Amino acid sequence: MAARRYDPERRQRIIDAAIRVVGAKGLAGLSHRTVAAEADVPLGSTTYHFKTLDELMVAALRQANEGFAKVIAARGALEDPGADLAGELAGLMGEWLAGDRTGVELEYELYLAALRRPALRPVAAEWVQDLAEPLARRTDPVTARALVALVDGICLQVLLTGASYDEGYAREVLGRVIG
Amino acid sequence: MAARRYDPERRQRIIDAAIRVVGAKGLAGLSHRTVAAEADVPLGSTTYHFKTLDELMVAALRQANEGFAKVIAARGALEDPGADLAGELAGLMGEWLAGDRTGVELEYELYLAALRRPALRPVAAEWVQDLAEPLARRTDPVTARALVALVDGICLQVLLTGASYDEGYAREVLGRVIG
DNA sequence: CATCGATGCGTACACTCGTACACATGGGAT
DNA sequence: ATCCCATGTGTACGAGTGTACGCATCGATG
Repeated sequence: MAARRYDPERRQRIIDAAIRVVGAKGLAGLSHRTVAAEADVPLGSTTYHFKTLDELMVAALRQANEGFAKVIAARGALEDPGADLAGELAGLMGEWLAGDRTGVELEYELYLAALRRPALRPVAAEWVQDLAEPLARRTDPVTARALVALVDGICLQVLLTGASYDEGYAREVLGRVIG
Repeated sequence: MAARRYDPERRQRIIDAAIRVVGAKGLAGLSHRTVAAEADVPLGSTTYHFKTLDELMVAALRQANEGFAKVIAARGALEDPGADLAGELAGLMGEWLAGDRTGVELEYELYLAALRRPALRPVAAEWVQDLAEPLARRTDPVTARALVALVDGICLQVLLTGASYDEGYAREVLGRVIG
C-alpha cells in the first residue's frame, strides 16, 4: 500500500501547496494550475490525484482542521477541570487572531466555502465536532455547541468587520453561555 | 439630477440581477457577463455602471442588508419591552431558515466574502450594526454584539453543516447571553 | 521474466473572464 | 440652436480556466 514510484509524497505536497495558495491568494485563486505551480509538479499530476477542485479543498480543509485540533490539544487547559473554561477559550481565540492571521483566515475561508459546496459540509461538521467534543466533556453537549457558535461568531466579527479582538469581552460573554 | 436617458433604472436593474445571479449560482457565478445577461443589458452597460465587480457586490450586499432590516422592522417585536427577546430572536432565525433559504444564503455569502474583500468590510460592519442597534436598546451594547455573534454562529452551523434548526435550543442559549 | 495497471507528464481544446476601446445618441446647459 | 458629455452599445484581445487524452514509466504481481 506504500506509494508506487518516484515521488511517494506527491499527493501530500499538493495538499500543502493548495493550503499555501489559499492562504496567499484566497480560495478564488485556487486552481489546478496554481497549485501545480506552487507544488512544482506538472498540471496533469494535480488533476490525477484530485479529479475535482472540491476534492482538493476537502483534503486541504481536513488537514487545516487537524492542525487546529493539535493546537487545541497542545493547550491542554481545556481539559483541566479546575481551569476557567471561558478564559481558556478566550485565550485560544486571542492566540488565533494575534499576529499573522493567515491560518485563521484560511481555516474560515475553507470552512465557509461549505455554504455553497455540499462536498465540504461533512468536513465543516467535523470542525464543529472537534471543538465541541472537548467542550462537551467540561460542560454538556448543548452548551458546547453554543460555545462553538459563539466562538465562530466572534472570530468572524473580528475578521469581517476589521474590529479588534477584545479578550475580556469574549471571556465575559462565553462565561454567560456556560452559565 | 434625475436620470438622463432611456433607461433611468438601469443601475437598479443591474443590482437586482446581480442578487438573482448570486442567489442562483453563488458568488462564484457572478461576472459582468452573467449579470448583463440576467438584467438583459449589454456587457458594456454593466462595466459602465460598476467599474469593478467589488463595486457591484457592495451595492448588492447593501441592498440585501436593507431587505433584512425591513424584515426585522416589520416584526416589531424586538422593540416591545414586554416581549421575550430571546424568543423573538429565535423566532426571527426560524423565519429566515425556514423554507427557501436563498435569501439567507445570499446574505451570508456576500457577508462572508468580506473576509477576502476589504471593500465589503464596511458593509459587513453595517449588517452587524443594523442588527445590534435595536438589540442594544433592549439590553446593552456588549450584550447586543454578543447576540449578533451568536445568531451568526448558529445560522452558520445550520447552513454549513446541514444540521436542522432547533428553535428551542436557540432560544435557550440566547437567553443565557441576555441573562 | 513478462505483463498489467497505477502513476506521472505534456499538450490541446473549448470556454469564460475582465478590460479596454471606438463609436452612437440624445438630454441638459449655454 | 448648439455643443458637451453622461450614458449606452458592440466588439475585440489576451489571459486564465477545467477537462480530456495519449503516451511514458516503473512497481508489483504472477
